[in-house]
Amino acid sequence: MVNSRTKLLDAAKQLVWDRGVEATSPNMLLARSGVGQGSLYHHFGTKAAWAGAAIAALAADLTAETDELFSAHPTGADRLRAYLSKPRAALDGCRLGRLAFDPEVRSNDTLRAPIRAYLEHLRARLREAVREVDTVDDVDGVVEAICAVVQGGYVTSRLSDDAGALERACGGLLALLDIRPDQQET
Amino acid sequence: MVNSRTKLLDAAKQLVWDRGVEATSPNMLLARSGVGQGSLYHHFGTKAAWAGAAIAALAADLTAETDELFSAHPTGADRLRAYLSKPRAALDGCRLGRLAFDPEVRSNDTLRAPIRAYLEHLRARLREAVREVDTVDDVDGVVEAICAVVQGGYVTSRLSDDAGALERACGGLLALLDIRPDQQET
DNA sequence: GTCTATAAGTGGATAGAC
DNA sequence: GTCTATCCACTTATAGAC
Repeated sequence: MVNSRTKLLDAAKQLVWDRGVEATSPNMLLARSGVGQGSLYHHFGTKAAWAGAAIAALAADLTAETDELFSAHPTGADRLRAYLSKPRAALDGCRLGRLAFDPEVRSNDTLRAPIRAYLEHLRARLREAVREVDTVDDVDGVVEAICAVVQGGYVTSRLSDDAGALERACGGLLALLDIRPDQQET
Repeated sequence: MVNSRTKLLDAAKQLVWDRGVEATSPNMLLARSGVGQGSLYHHFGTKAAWAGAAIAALAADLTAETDELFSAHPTGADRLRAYLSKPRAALDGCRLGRLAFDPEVRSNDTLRAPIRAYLEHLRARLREAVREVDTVDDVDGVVEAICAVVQGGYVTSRLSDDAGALERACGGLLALLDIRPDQQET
């Protein structure tokens, strides 16, 4: 059996992904984790404590997944293709990006820090890869466009209830980068 | 003097842009509008009523602004350049896009409808413009990428507290489209 | 560590006077 | 149309027993 702290953290990660911080209440966390109220306030003294732990854990997961994906491919073009073709749960939103407009995240630097750090890490990895693609002049612009297309794809998919929107956006960007979606570079 | 209904609607638009629906309370609306509680519940019977009116008004504003911008330019390339170079309050977020992950918007089709309609309208205008650009094969993909870069630029700007992120992302996409940021097409 | 009980404050709304 | 008073559920804890 898993301990209460682990159950709480797992439930908090799911809820923060699903609803954000502002819209998640301690009661929801108790219900989803199956843990008693006493245990919650024993392990995490405040809402910010468990929300912060959940965000930090989500950021660690995403960072690991990103590094794994980049390591699995040798060249910059391969890495960009892999990053932009990777299957994503478009309607669920990005675990971290969905928090951009959460008032409770916005007003608490401790909650925001892991998100900023992940985004910086992603930009750095993308920058290395984009630099290898000769056809690109505006490296920083293209890096930023890649981040934005993914984040924005989640947004437009959700708004139009169409998981395909994110895929099409990524495909469109790949085409503009002149990296074929499903084919190895020479 | 403006009437109470107008004051309420203006305040609701600001609050919905600023905080979303879930995180905005009737009390905040009273405080910002300067109107009494009785008037609020006279003009709008429920929270969904004023939130819906605010969203519909924001959507109407955005649609008008978009049409105005497109009308001001003759060719597809001009229109895309104008759309992607337009000054935006990156840190404030898109008035409608910021609602994509608001639980209260998500669970209420009446609130979502004007947002979906605006996005569809925007896609249609972009599609006309992109079709005029010969170098683009994947029209739908590029249309989707343009929507996503703008929406995602708002997200990454907010997350990194850097208004420049949105601008750089739009600039990067313009470069990939091979439309110069500040120069007329022949 | 976990439980139940309690509580101050807010959210969203209704009632009824003016 | 606008006001004040009131209401019940929920949020975010704290208290203290086990």
